[in-house]
Amino acid sequence: MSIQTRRERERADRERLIIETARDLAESEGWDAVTTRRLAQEIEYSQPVLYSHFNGKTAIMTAVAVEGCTILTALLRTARASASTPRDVLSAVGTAYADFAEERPALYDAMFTHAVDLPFATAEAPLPLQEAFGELREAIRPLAGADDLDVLTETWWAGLHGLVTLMRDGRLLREHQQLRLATMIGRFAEIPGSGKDQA
Amino acid sequence: MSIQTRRERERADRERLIIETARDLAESEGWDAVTTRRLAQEIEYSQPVLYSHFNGKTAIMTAVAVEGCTILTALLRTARASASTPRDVLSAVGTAYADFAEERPALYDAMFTHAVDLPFATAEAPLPLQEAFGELREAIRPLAGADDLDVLTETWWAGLHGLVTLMRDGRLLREHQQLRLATMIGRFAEIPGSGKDQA
DNA sequence: TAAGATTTTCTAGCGGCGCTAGATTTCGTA
DNA sequence: TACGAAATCTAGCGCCGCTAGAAAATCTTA
Repeated sequence: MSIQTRRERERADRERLIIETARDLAESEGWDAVTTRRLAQEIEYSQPVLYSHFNGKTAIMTAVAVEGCTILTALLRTARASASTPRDVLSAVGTAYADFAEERPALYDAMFTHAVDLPFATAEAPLPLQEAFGELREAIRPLAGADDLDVLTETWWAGLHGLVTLMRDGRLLREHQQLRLATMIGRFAEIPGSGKDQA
Repeated sequence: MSIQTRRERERADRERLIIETARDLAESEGWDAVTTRRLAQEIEYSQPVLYSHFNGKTAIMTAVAVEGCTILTALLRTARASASTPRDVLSAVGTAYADFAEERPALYDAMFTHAVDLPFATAEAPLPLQEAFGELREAIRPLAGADDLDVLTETWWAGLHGLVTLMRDGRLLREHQQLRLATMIGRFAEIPGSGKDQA
Protein backbone atom coordinates (compact mmCIF):
# COMPACT_ATOMS: atom_id res chain seq x y z
CA MET A 1 0.00 0.00 0.00
CA SER A 2 2.87 2.32 0.86
CA ILE A 3 4.44 2.17 -2.56
CA GLN A 4 1.13 2.95 -4.16
CA THR A 5 0.54 5.98 -1.97
CA ARG A 6 4.04 7.25 -2.57
CA ARG A 7 3.48 7.03 -6.30
CA GLU A 8 0.17 8.80 -6.03
CA ARG A 9 1.74 11.51 -3.93
CA GLU A 10 4.57 11.98 -6.43
CA ARG A 11 2.10 12.18 -9.25
CA ALA A 12 0.06 14.78 -7.41
CA ASP A 13 3.21 16.77 -6.74
CA ARG A 14 4.14 16.72 -10.39
CA GLU A 15 0.68 17.80 -11.36
CA ARG A 16 0.96 20.80 -9.08
CA LEU A 17 4.36 21.53 -10.60
CA ILE A 18 2.84 21.55 -14.06
CA ILE A 19 0.04 23.91 -13.09
CA GLU A 20 2.31 26.29 -11.22
CA THR A 21 4.92 26.30 -13.95
CA ALA A 22 2.27 26.96 -16.59
CA ARG A 23 0.85 29.83 -14.55
CA ASP A 24 4.26 31.35 -13.81
CA LEU A 25 5.33 31.08 -17.43
CA ALA A 26 2.08 32.61 -18.63
CA GLU A 27 2.35 35.46 -16.16
CA SER A 28 5.95 36.23 -17.05
CA GLU A 29 5.92 35.67 -20.81
CA GLY A 30 2.29 35.37 -21.83
CA TRP A 31 0.25 32.33 -22.81
CA ASP A 32 1.84 32.26 -26.25
CA ALA A 33 5.06 31.22 -24.58
CA VAL A 34 3.34 28.33 -22.84
CA THR A 35 3.84 25.64 -25.47
CA THR A 36 3.87 21.99 -24.55
CA ARG A 37 7.53 21.80 -25.53
CA ARG A 38 8.50 24.77 -23.42
CA LEU A 39 6.43 23.63 -20.48
CA ALA A 40 7.95 20.14 -20.64
CA GLN A 41 11.41 21.65 -20.66
CA GLU A 42 10.62 23.83 -17.64
CA ILE A 43 9.39 20.94 -15.53
CA GLU A 44 12.29 18.78 -16.77
CA TYR A 45 10.14 16.03 -18.21
CA SER A 46 9.31 15.11 -21.76
CA GLN A 47 6.20 16.32 -23.55
CA PRO A 48 4.13 13.12 -23.24
CA VAL A 49 4.29 13.38 -19.46
CA LEU A 50 2.03 16.41 -19.69
CA TYR A 51 -0.53 14.31 -21.51
CA SER A 52 -0.48 11.67 -18.80
CA HIS A 53 -1.79 14.34 -16.41
CA PHE A 54 -3.97 16.49 -18.63
CA ASN A 55 -6.09 15.99 -21.71
CA GLY A 56 -4.17 18.64 -23.60
CA LYS A 57 -3.01 22.19 -23.34
CA THR A 58 -6.53 23.49 -22.83
CA ALA A 59 -6.99 21.28 -19.78
CA ILE A 60 -3.82 22.73 -18.26
CA MET A 61 -5.12 26.25 -18.81
CA THR A 62 -8.40 25.23 -17.25
CA ALA A 63 -6.63 23.99 -14.14
CA VAL A 64 -4.80 27.31 -13.90
CA ALA A 65 -8.09 29.13 -14.34
CA VAL A 66 -9.79 27.28 -11.49
CA GLU A 67 -6.96 28.15 -9.15
CA GLY A 68 -7.24 31.72 -10.29
CA CYS A 69 -10.85 31.76 -9.13
CA THR A 70 -9.74 30.84 -5.63
CA ILE A 71 -7.27 33.72 -5.62
CA LEU A 72 -9.85 36.14 -6.94
CA THR A 73 -12.44 35.03 -4.42
CA ALA A 74 -10.06 35.78 -1.56
CA LEU A 75 -9.35 39.26 -2.93
CA LEU A 76 -13.02 40.05 -3.41
CA ARG A 77 -13.88 38.76 0.04
CA THR A 78 -11.27 40.98 1.65
CA ALA A 79 -12.53 43.95 -0.33
CA ARG A 80 -16.10 43.28 0.67
CA ALA A 81 -15.15 43.10 4.33
CA SER A 82 -13.24 46.36 4.11
CA ALA A 83 -16.29 48.53 3.51
CA SER A 84 -19.59 49.08 5.27
CA THR A 85 -22.17 50.96 3.20
CA PRO A 86 -23.62 49.11 0.20
CA ARG A 87 -22.17 51.66 -2.16
CA ASP A 88 -18.68 51.44 -0.64
CA VAL A 89 -18.82 47.64 -0.72
CA LEU A 90 -19.74 47.67 -4.38
CA SER A 91 -16.97 50.12 -5.11
CA ALA A 92 -14.38 48.16 -3.17
CA VAL A 93 -15.29 44.86 -4.81
CA GLY A 94 -15.43 46.37 -8.30
CA THR A 95 -12.06 48.00 -7.80
CA ALA A 96 -10.56 44.78 -6.46
CA TYR A 97 -11.85 42.93 -9.51
CA ALA A 98 -10.36 45.47 -11.89
CA ASP A 99 -7.08 45.50 -10.00
CA PHE A 100 -6.85 41.73 -10.21
CA ALA A 101 -7.40 41.84 -13.97
CA GLU A 102 -4.82 44.57 -14.31
CA GLU A 103 -2.16 42.95 -12.17
CA ARG A 104 -2.55 39.37 -13.37
CA PRO A 105 -3.73 39.60 -16.97
CA ALA A 106 -2.58 36.13 -17.97
CA LEU A 107 -4.40 34.56 -15.07
CA TYR A 108 -7.48 36.64 -15.83
CA ASP A 109 -7.41 35.55 -19.45
CA ALA A 110 -7.25 31.90 -18.53
CA MET A 111 -10.27 32.36 -16.31
CA PHE A 112 -12.47 34.58 -18.42
CA THR A 113 -11.40 34.78 -22.04
CA HIS A 114 -9.43 31.69 -23.07
CA ALA A 115 -10.19 28.16 -21.95
CA VAL A 116 -13.79 27.23 -22.44
CA ASP A 117 -14.16 23.63 -21.33
CA LEU A 118 -15.58 24.68 -18.00
CA PRO A 119 -19.26 24.66 -17.12
CA PHE A 120 -19.88 28.16 -15.81
CA ALA A 121 -23.39 29.18 -15.03
CA THR A 122 -24.58 25.76 -13.92
CA ALA A 123 -24.66 23.77 -10.72
CA GLU A 124 -21.79 21.66 -12.05
CA ALA A 125 -19.45 24.63 -12.20
CA PRO A 126 -16.30 24.15 -10.11
CA LEU A 127 -16.73 25.40 -6.57
CA PRO A 128 -14.01 28.08 -6.73
CA LEU A 129 -15.80 29.56 -9.69
CA GLN A 130 -19.15 29.62 -7.94
CA GLU A 131 -17.53 31.24 -4.94
CA ALA A 132 -16.03 34.06 -6.99
CA PHE A 133 -19.41 34.70 -8.54
CA GLY A 134 -20.92 34.54 -5.07
CA GLU A 135 -18.68 37.36 -3.90
CA LEU A 136 -19.89 39.57 -6.70
CA ARG A 137 -23.47 38.64 -5.83
CA GLU A 138 -23.11 39.48 -2.16
CA ALA A 139 -21.52 42.78 -3.05
CA ILE A 140 -24.51 43.86 -5.08
CA ARG A 141 -27.30 42.17 -3.18
CA PRO A 142 -28.22 45.23 -1.07
CA LEU A 143 -28.58 47.27 -4.25
CA ALA A 144 -30.68 44.86 -6.25
CA GLY A 145 -34.03 46.51 -5.71
CA ALA A 146 -36.61 44.79 -7.87
CA ASP A 147 -34.05 43.17 -10.17
CA ASP A 148 -33.44 39.45 -10.12
CA LEU A 149 -30.27 39.05 -8.09
CA ASP A 150 -28.55 36.53 -10.36
CA VAL A 151 -29.35 38.44 -13.52
CA LEU A 152 -28.13 41.65 -11.92
CA THR A 153 -24.94 40.01 -10.73
CA GLU A 154 -24.23 38.68 -14.21
CA THR A 155 -24.82 42.11 -15.69
CA TRP A 156 -22.60 43.79 -13.13
CA TRP A 157 -19.91 41.18 -13.77
CA ALA A 158 -20.20 41.77 -17.50
CA GLY A 159 -19.74 45.48 -17.00
CA LEU A 160 -16.52 44.94 -15.11
CA HIS A 161 -15.37 42.32 -17.59
CA GLY A 162 -15.97 44.62 -20.53
CA LEU A 163 -13.98 47.39 -18.94
CA VAL A 164 -10.94 45.28 -18.19
CA THR A 165 -10.86 43.37 -21.47
CA LEU A 166 -11.38 46.34 -23.75
CA MET A 167 -8.53 48.08 -21.99
CA ARG A 168 -6.17 45.15 -21.90
CA ASP A 169 -6.70 44.64 -25.62
CA GLY A 170 -5.85 48.25 -26.36
CA ARG A 171 -9.37 49.37 -27.23
CA LEU A 172 -9.45 51.93 -24.44
CA LEU A 173 -6.81 54.30 -23.15
CA ARG A 174 -5.52 53.44 -19.71
CA GLU A 175 -5.70 57.11 -18.94
CA HIS A 176 -9.40 57.17 -18.06
CA GLN A 177 -9.77 53.71 -16.61
CA GLN A 178 -10.30 55.03 -13.09
CA LEU A 179 -13.07 57.29 -14.28
CA ARG A 180 -14.70 54.55 -16.32
CA LEU A 181 -14.63 52.20 -13.38
CA ALA A 182 -16.15 54.86 -11.14
CA THR A 183 -18.83 55.46 -13.74
CA MET A 184 -19.67 51.78 -13.98
CA ILE A 185 -19.81 51.44 -10.21
CA GLY A 186 -21.99 54.53 -10.02
CA ARG A 187 -24.45 53.10 -12.49
CA PHE A 188 -24.87 49.97 -10.40
CA ALA A 189 -24.80 51.71 -7.04
CA GLU A 190 -28.24 53.23 -7.33
CA ILE A 191 -31.39 51.25 -6.96
CA PRO A 192 -33.30 51.84 -10.17
CA GLY A 193 -36.82 53.09 -9.96
CA SER A 194 -36.11 55.14 -6.88
CA GLY A 195 -35.30 58.28 -8.85
CA LYS A 196 -37.40 60.31 -11.21
CA ASP A 197 -36.05 59.20 -14.60
CA GLN A 198 -37.57 55.83 -15.20
CA ALA A 199 -39.92 55.67 -18.16
CA MET B 1 -0.78 54.59 -68.44
CA SER B 2 -3.66 52.24 -69.32
CA ILE B 3 -1.75 49.08 -68.58
CA GLN B 4 -0.68 50.49 -65.25
CA THR B 5 -4.23 51.38 -64.25
CA ARG B 6 -5.55 48.02 -65.29
CA ARG B 7 -2.94 46.35 -63.12
CA GLU B 8 -3.78 48.54 -60.20
CA ARG B 9 -7.46 47.82 -60.66
CA GLU B 10 -6.81 44.09 -60.79
CA ARG B 11 -4.73 44.30 -57.66
CA ALA B 12 -7.46 46.20 -55.86
CA ASP B 13 -10.01 43.62 -56.98
CA ARG B 14 -7.88 40.83 -55.66
CA GLU B 15 -7.41 42.61 -52.37
CA ARG B 16 -11.17 42.87 -51.99
CA LEU B 17 -11.46 39.19 -52.86
CA ILE B 18 -9.02 38.32 -50.10
CA ILE B 19 -10.88 40.37 -47.51
CA GLU B 20 -14.28 39.05 -48.48
CA THR B 21 -13.11 35.47 -48.65
CA ALA B 22 -11.47 35.76 -45.24
CA ARG B 23 -14.63 37.22 -43.75
CA ASP B 24 -16.91 34.63 -45.36
CA LEU B 25 -14.67 31.79 -44.28
CA ALA B 26 -14.45 33.13 -40.74
CA GLU B 27 -18.21 33.55 -40.54
CA SER B 28 -18.95 30.08 -41.86
CA GLU B 29 -16.19 28.05 -40.19
CA GLY B 30 -14.61 30.33 -37.60
CA TRP B 31 -11.30 32.14 -37.57
CA ASP B 32 -9.44 28.93 -36.81
CA ALA B 33 -10.31 27.75 -40.30
CA VAL B 34 -8.85 30.89 -41.83
CA THR B 35 -5.27 29.73 -42.32
CA THR B 36 -3.05 31.28 -44.95
CA ARG B 37 -3.01 27.99 -46.83
CA ARG B 38 -6.77 27.62 -46.80
CA LEU B 39 -7.33 31.24 -47.73
CA ALA B 40 -4.87 30.97 -50.62
CA GLN B 41 -6.68 27.91 -51.87
CA GLU B 42 -10.06 29.65 -51.70
CA ILE B 43 -8.90 32.63 -53.73
CA GLU B 44 -7.06 30.32 -56.13
CA TYR B 45 -3.66 31.89 -55.66
CA SER B 46 -0.60 30.69 -53.79
CA GLN B 47 0.18 31.71 -50.23
CA PRO B 48 2.82 34.37 -50.98
CA VAL B 49 0.24 36.38 -52.94
CA LEU B 50 -1.47 37.11 -49.63
CA TYR B 51 1.74 38.58 -48.33
CA SER B 52 2.05 40.87 -51.33
CA HIS B 53 -1.20 42.50 -50.21
CA PHE B 54 -1.03 42.26 -46.42
CA ASN B 55 1.66 42.22 -43.81
CA GLY B 56 0.45 38.90 -42.47
CA LYS B 57 -2.63 37.17 -41.21
CA THR B 58 -3.26 39.78 -38.54
CA ALA B 59 -3.37 42.53 -41.16
CA ILE B 60 -6.03 40.60 -43.07
CA MET B 61 -8.10 40.27 -39.93
CA THR B 62 -7.66 43.96 -39.30
CA ALA B 63 -9.00 44.79 -42.75
CA VAL B 64 -12.02 42.61 -42.06
CA ALA B 65 -12.48 44.36 -38.72
CA VAL B 66 -12.51 47.82 -40.25
CA GLU B 67 -15.18 46.78 -42.72
CA GLY B 68 -17.13 45.31 -39.85
CA CYS B 69 -17.16 48.73 -38.20
CA THR B 70 -18.85 50.20 -41.24
CA ILE B 71 -21.52 47.53 -41.10
CA LEU B 72 -22.04 48.03 -37.38
CA THR B 73 -22.24 51.79 -37.76
CA ALA B 74 -25.04 51.45 -40.27
CA LEU B 75 -26.99 49.14 -37.97
CA LEU B 76 -26.58 51.42 -34.98
CA ARG B 77 -27.57 54.45 -37.01
CA THR B 78 -30.74 52.77 -38.17
CA ALA B 79 -31.53 51.73 -34.62
CA ARG B 80 -30.95 55.24 -33.32
CA ALA B 81 -33.26 56.71 -35.92
CA SER B 82 -35.97 54.20 -35.10
CA ALA B 83 -36.66 55.56 -31.61
CA SER B 84 -37.53 58.93 -30.17
CA THR B 85 -37.16 59.17 -26.40
CA PRO B 86 -33.61 59.04 -25.01
CA ARG B 87 -34.40 55.85 -23.19
CA ASP B 88 -35.84 54.15 -26.27
CA VAL B 89 -32.88 55.27 -28.35
CA LEU B 90 -30.44 53.82 -25.85
CA SER B 91 -32.40 50.59 -25.75
CA ALA B 92 -32.62 50.31 -29.53
CA VAL B 93 -28.91 50.96 -30.02
CA GLY B 94 -27.88 48.62 -27.23
CA THR B 95 -30.08 45.89 -28.61
CA ALA B 96 -28.77 46.42 -32.14
CA TYR B 97 -25.20 46.15 -30.83
CA ALA B 98 -25.96 42.91 -29.01
CA ASP B 99 -27.80 41.51 -32.03
CA PHE B 100 -24.85 42.26 -34.27
CA ALA B 101 -22.49 40.46 -31.90
CA GLU B 102 -24.87 37.52 -31.71
CA GLU B 103 -25.48 37.21 -35.43
CA ARG B 104 -21.95 37.80 -36.65
CA PRO B 105 -19.67 36.53 -33.91
CA ALA B 106 -16.63 36.06 -36.12
CA LEU B 107 -16.87 39.58 -37.44
CA TYR B 108 -17.39 40.88 -33.92
CA ASP B 109 -14.32 39.02 -32.71
CA ALA B 110 -12.14 40.48 -35.43
CA MET B 111 -13.28 43.93 -34.44
CA PHE B 112 -13.24 43.74 -30.67
CA THR B 113 -11.36 40.75 -29.33
CA HIS B 114 -8.74 39.52 -31.80
CA ALA B 115 -6.58 41.73 -34.00
CA VAL B 116 -4.90 44.45 -32.07
CA ASP B 117 -2.77 46.40 -34.53
CA LEU B 118 -5.38 49.13 -34.80
CA PRO B 119 -5.19 52.45 -32.97
CA PHE B 120 -8.53 52.70 -31.23
CA ALA B 121 -9.11 55.54 -28.86
CA THR B 122 -6.94 58.06 -30.69
CA ALA B 123 -7.38 60.56 -33.48
CA GLU B 124 -5.52 58.19 -35.82
CA ALA B 125 -8.15 55.49 -35.43
CA PRO B 126 -9.69 54.46 -38.77
CA LEU B 127 -12.76 56.51 -39.63
CA PRO B 128 -15.23 53.59 -39.66
CA LEU B 129 -14.16 52.80 -36.13
CA GLN B 130 -14.64 56.36 -34.93
CA GLU B 131 -18.04 56.43 -36.56
CA ALA B 132 -19.20 53.29 -34.77
CA PHE B 133 -18.08 54.77 -31.48
CA GLY B 134 -19.80 58.00 -32.45
CA GLU B 135 -23.11 56.18 -32.80
CA LEU B 136 -22.83 54.84 -29.28
CA ARG B 137 -21.96 58.33 -28.09
CA GLU B 138 -24.94 59.97 -29.73
CA ALA B 139 -27.22 57.32 -28.31
CA ILE B 140 -26.19 58.08 -24.77
CA ARG B 141 -25.53 61.81 -25.04
CA PRO B 142 -28.99 62.89 -23.79
CA LEU B 143 -28.51 60.72 -20.70
CA ALA B 144 -25.03 61.85 -19.76
CA GLY B 145 -25.97 64.23 -16.99
CA ALA B 146 -22.82 65.44 -15.27
CA ASP B 147 -20.68 62.58 -16.61
CA ASP B 148 -17.98 63.20 -19.18
CA LEU B 149 -19.54 62.07 -22.44
CA ASP B 150 -16.56 60.14 -23.80
CA VAL B 151 -15.92 58.38 -20.53
CA LEU B 152 -19.58 57.49 -20.24
CA THR B 153 -19.68 56.20 -23.81
CA GLU B 154 -16.65 54.00 -23.20
CA THR B 155 -18.25 52.63 -20.05
CA TRP B 156 -21.53 51.96 -21.79
CA TRP B 157 -19.68 50.28 -24.65
CA ALA B 158 -17.75 48.15 -22.16
CA GLY B 159 -20.99 47.05 -20.54
CA LEU B 160 -22.37 45.85 -23.84
CA HIS B 161 -19.06 44.27 -24.79
CA GLY B 162 -18.87 42.36 -21.54
CA LEU B 163 -22.37 40.99 -21.97
CA VAL B 164 -21.81 39.70 -25.49
CA THR B 165 -18.33 38.28 -24.93
CA LEU B 166 -19.10 36.48 -21.69
CA MET B 167 -22.08 34.88 -23.34
CA ARG B 168 -20.34 33.96 -26.57
CA ASP B 169 -17.55 32.31 -24.59
CA GLY B 170 -20.03 30.24 -22.62
CA ARG B 171 -19.64 32.08 -19.32
CA LEU B 172 -23.31 33.05 -19.24
CA LEU B 173 -26.42 31.15 -20.15
CA ARG B 174 -28.14 32.41 -23.27
CA GLU B 175 -31.40 31.97 -21.40
CA HIS B 176 -31.23 35.27 -19.55
CA GLN B 177 -29.42 37.37 -22.11
CA GLN B 178 -32.49 39.48 -22.85
CA LEU B 179 -32.94 40.25 -19.18
CA ARG B 180 -29.29 41.06 -18.71
CA LEU B 181 -29.31 43.41 -21.66
CA ALA B 182 -32.42 45.13 -20.33
CA THR B 183 -30.76 45.47 -16.96
CA MET B 184 -27.65 47.00 -18.47
CA ILE B 185 -29.70 49.40 -20.54
CA GLY B 186 -31.74 50.30 -17.52
CA ARG B 187 -28.65 51.13 -15.51
CA PHE B 188 -27.49 53.55 -18.18
CA ALA B 189 -30.89 54.99 -18.97
CA GLU B 190 -31.22 56.99 -15.79
CA ILE B 191 -29.31 60.17 -15.21
CA PRO B 192 -27.39 59.59 -12.00
CA GLY B 193 -27.75 62.08 -9.22
CA SER B 194 -31.38 62.70 -10.03
CA GLY B 195 -32.61 60.01 -7.69
CA LYS B 196 -32.29 59.62 -3.94
CA ASP B 197 -29.63 56.96 -3.63
CA GLN B 198 -26.38 58.70 -4.35
CA ALA B 199 -23.98 58.84 -1.43
C1' DT C 1 19.71 -11.67 -5.93
C1' DA C 2 18.67 -12.47 -10.69
C1' DA C 3 14.84 -12.88 -14.19
C1' DG C 4 10.61 -11.57 -15.60
C1' DA C 5 6.52 -8.53 -15.54
C1' DT C 6 4.84 -4.01 -15.16
C1' DT C 7 4.86 0.66 -15.05
C1' DT C 8 6.90 4.95 -16.40
C1' DT C 9 9.29 7.80 -19.44
C1' DC C 10 11.42 9.10 -23.70
C1' DT C 11 12.62 9.38 -28.69
C1' DA C 12 11.00 10.33 -32.89
C1' DG C 13 7.63 11.71 -35.93
C1' DC C 14 2.82 13.22 -38.02
C1' DG C 15 0.27 16.83 -40.04
C1' DG C 16 -0.48 21.66 -39.79
C1' DC C 17 0.75 26.50 -38.72
C1' DG C 18 2.71 31.54 -40.32
C1' DC C 19 5.95 33.07 -43.23
C1' DT C 20 9.73 33.64 -46.97
C1' DA C 21 13.90 32.87 -50.28
C1' DG C 22 14.72 31.89 -54.66
C1' DA C 23 13.25 29.54 -58.98
C1' DT C 24 9.89 29.94 -62.56
C1' DT C 25 6.55 31.69 -65.40
C1' DT C 26 4.05 35.49 -67.51
C1' DC C 27 3.88 39.76 -69.66
C1' DG C 28 5.17 44.14 -72.09
C1' DT C 29 8.73 46.02 -75.09
C1' DA C 30 11.80 46.59 -78.84
C1' DT D 1 10.99 36.96 -81.73
C1' DA D 2 14.17 37.61 -78.18
C1' DC D 3 14.99 40.14 -74.00
C1' DG D 4 14.08 42.49 -69.37
C1' DA D 5 10.84 43.24 -65.80
C1' DA D 6 7.10 42.05 -63.12
C1' DA D 7 4.20 38.67 -61.09
C1' DT D 8 3.64 34.23 -59.25
C1' DC D 9 4.78 29.73 -57.53
C1' DT D 10 7.46 25.81 -55.46
C1' DA D 11 9.63 24.32 -51.71
C1' DG D 12 11.11 24.69 -47.25
C1' DC D 13 12.19 26.79 -42.38
C1' DG D 14 11.13 26.54 -37.56
C1' DC D 15 7.39 26.24 -34.86
C1' DC D 16 2.87 24.17 -32.99
C1' DG D 17 -0.30 20.27 -30.44
C1' DC D 18 -0.28 15.64 -30.03
C1' DT D 19 0.93 10.44 -30.05
C1' DA D 20 2.81 5.58 -31.34
C1' DG D 21 6.09 2.62 -30.12
C1' DA D 22 10.86 1.97 -28.22
C1' DA D 23 13.58 2.24 -24.12
C1' DA D 24 14.36 2.56 -19.33
C1' DA D 25 13.22 2.28 -14.62
C1' DT D 26 10.79 -0.06 -11.08
C1' DC D 27 8.51 -3.69 -8.64
C1' DT D 28 7.61 -8.75 -7.94
C1' DT D 29 8.85 -13.31 -7.39
C1' DA D 30 11.64 -17.59 -7.30
